[in-house]
Amino acid sequence: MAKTFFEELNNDAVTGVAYKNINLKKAVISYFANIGNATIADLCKELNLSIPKITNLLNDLMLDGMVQDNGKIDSSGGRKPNLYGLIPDSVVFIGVDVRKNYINIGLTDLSKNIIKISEKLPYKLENNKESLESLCALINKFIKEAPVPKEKILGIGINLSGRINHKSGYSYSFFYFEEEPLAKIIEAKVGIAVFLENDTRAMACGEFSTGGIAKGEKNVLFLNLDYGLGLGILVDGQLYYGKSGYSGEFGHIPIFDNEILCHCGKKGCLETEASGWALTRMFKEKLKEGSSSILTATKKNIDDIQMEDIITAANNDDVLAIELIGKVGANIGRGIAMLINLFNPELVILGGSLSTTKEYIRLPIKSAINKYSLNLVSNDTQLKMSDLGERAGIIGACLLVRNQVLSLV
Amino acid sequence: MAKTFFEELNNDAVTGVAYKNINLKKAVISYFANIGNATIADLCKELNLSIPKITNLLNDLMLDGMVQDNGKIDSSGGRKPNLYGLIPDSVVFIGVDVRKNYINIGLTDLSKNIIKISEKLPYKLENNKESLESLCALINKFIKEAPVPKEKILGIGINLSGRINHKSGYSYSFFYFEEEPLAKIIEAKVGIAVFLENDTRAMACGEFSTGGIAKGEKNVLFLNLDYGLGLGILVDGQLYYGKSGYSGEFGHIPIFDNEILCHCGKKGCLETEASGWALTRMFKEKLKEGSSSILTATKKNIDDIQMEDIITAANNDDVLAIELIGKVGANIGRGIAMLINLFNPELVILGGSLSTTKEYIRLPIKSAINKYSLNLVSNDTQLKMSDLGERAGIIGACLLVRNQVLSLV
DNA sequence: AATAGTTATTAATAATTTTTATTAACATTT
DNA sequence: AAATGTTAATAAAAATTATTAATAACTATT
Repeated sequence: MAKTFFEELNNDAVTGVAYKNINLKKAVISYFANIGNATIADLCKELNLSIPKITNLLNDLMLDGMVQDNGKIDSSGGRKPNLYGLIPDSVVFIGVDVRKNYINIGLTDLSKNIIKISEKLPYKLENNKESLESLCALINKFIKEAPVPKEKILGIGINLSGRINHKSGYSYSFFYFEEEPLAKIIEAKVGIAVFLENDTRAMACGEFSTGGIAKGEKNVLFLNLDYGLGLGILVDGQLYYGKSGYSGEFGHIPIFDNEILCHCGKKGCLETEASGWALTRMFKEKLKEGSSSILTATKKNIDDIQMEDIITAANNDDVLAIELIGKVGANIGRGIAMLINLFNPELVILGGSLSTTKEYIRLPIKSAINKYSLNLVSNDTQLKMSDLGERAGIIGACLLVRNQVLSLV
Repeated sequence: MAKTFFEELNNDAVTGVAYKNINLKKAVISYFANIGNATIADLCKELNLSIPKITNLLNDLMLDGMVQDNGKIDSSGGRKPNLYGLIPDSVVFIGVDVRKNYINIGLTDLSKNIIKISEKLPYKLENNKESLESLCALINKFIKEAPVPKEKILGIGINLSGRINHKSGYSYSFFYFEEEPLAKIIEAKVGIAVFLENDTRAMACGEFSTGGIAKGEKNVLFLNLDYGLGLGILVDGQLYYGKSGYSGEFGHIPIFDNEILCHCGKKGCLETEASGWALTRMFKEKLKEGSSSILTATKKNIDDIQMEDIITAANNDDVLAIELIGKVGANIGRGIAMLINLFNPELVILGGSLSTTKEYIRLPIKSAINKYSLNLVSNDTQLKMSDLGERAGIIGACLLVRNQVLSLV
């Protein structure tokens, strides 16, 4: 049986000129995916190929149903060129963002457009087989209800917190019950290729690729400000993994001289005073000390208060919430100042739940950066709030699958 | 006049197939330079080219005088293949390591072999024109005395501390007197292409490329433990620069809650308690408090004591020196633990003057790493002492010039 | 409106590269 | 020692790609 286009793309038995042509096709698709539509001349310049060669490749890709001719565009004089580009809905991808208390599932096309999205589906992430089963059930339900045929869905990207080996598909923090990698196990249950990724990294990827940042040598840090403190590192526009994919353990750098015990078992971690956990702890302490908040009315039991409640309170002008977010923000900012000194990035993006408090968290972070980092270095760095908010995870997951399946760079 | 091979290599007016051939030649040279000698079959596999094509490229490169046939090698049966490789001394490079109180100059061939080296030439690095003039004079003297004709010297790499833009050739911390970039100014005075680089980065590059680490996706941190604290970051085997080349400002991350004023103008920098400066300061304080050391005999005036003296003392079993190096080492180790959490590197190399105290500094660093970093992450990380010692700078400088001139990756 | 000037595409030709076949050089086995 | 098997290098043929020329489609100018 003849192989499909996508099987062919990742068929490493091919050699010689056929192999090179596959790579050229990938390069063309990458160009379209990352930079956008292009004329034959654009592609010639970019890929250093002749016009007939590019024409052939495009004709092939059009036969494959991946590329279309988008008609003529203006030129600065002379015959108008044809603009070619991907057919956005020729294939689609599913992104699953697994959170502590719910999941988000989305379906995007080739061009990162969201076709269908189901947010905040009730779900409890627990490290047992039932939780895994119900995750698969939710995904299967989503697939069944998706407005596209299953064959068009080329892959599913799943974001999990904790330690993930995105290459092997193993998850070590959750669902590590079997010999087989988790990705394969889920794949068997849903019938579509599955790729796992660490949640913060997926968010970083989504944020980066839609952030209107030109492709190229871009060094960006993404901070996932949630209960914990995640860091996604982009070097030259590529996600940085480190040796085994554990890079970015920002929350557990030893920076404080306190006696607060962190989840990781150590003391003095940044997360103990600069995270959603810290915020919740401080808030409860203050209430117990007698401080007042609009939450005292709604929450009878202080220990029931969640980070989300505090965020909501802050966004409703609760003074205590705002004050403590400022305090936590200052600590986070001190951590970010370190990162800036180390990475000299051009952009730092603040994302995650805490970033929904906007200026309440941004300003203390900004001033801590100014205070603690070298001016010469931090002058280069822009500080931006997340564009995508809650959706960064889904979009990142879809994007990473897309890149995997099409083996884009 | 016909262009020389090296002019041709960086001639971007060339297009089409000639352009591609230049790139293929670069790829072949890169292979030889980074991986070593190879047979035609090896190159075919690596570069995905046919045997005749590789044969042509090699013939060309042999005509250019860059490559030689090293004769036959054993095969696993059948006709023996010819082994091709670079002619090491076909061209050479000069590396200049500018230190505070002296300079090192070296001449290496294509294969990182040192042909001539002049270490610890008396020189005072001061930020004035006289100091620049005498630097150029020393370089010119070295060139004149070099055992190779000047035409064979393809470039000079100069390491300076402080902020360097290696692309533009500007130095902002030293010798920033003119509009023109410093590299061009020196180039005019010595008549050979000059490339500037930050000292720590050059050392990192030298250490990495000779460290017997396979080329590829290698993530390595190099620490320059000197008066200050430098950090060289290698991501996938490539030096990481950050947006404007200021990455790795490790010494000035805000980690301590002390009142010691750092050179950078801030307080609480890592360098204030974890560096050669800190060591010297602590040592003097201890002496003034009445502690004894073998240095008390040789140095009448406590304020005359230099870091080098303390290192020597430690290597001669001076108790106070060893004790303080341990203290400084623990602080450095805490900093490195952070780096490991962030970068998940596979290797951390300790270099610079302080690393010459070997186990005296390595052990406290190692135990601080164990104490402060996440085990899961730091398990991946090897801690190694510098291979090259004082010569890392020279070798790195030569290597970086080589890569520039031959535009290798 | 005709003409010159641009730019894109197609067709034809030339150059280049890969494939395939052949020869060469060796090792191991019978 | 001859035969067989393996790998390398070379040569010739086939396929592919780039270059050039020609044509088409358009703009701006006269």
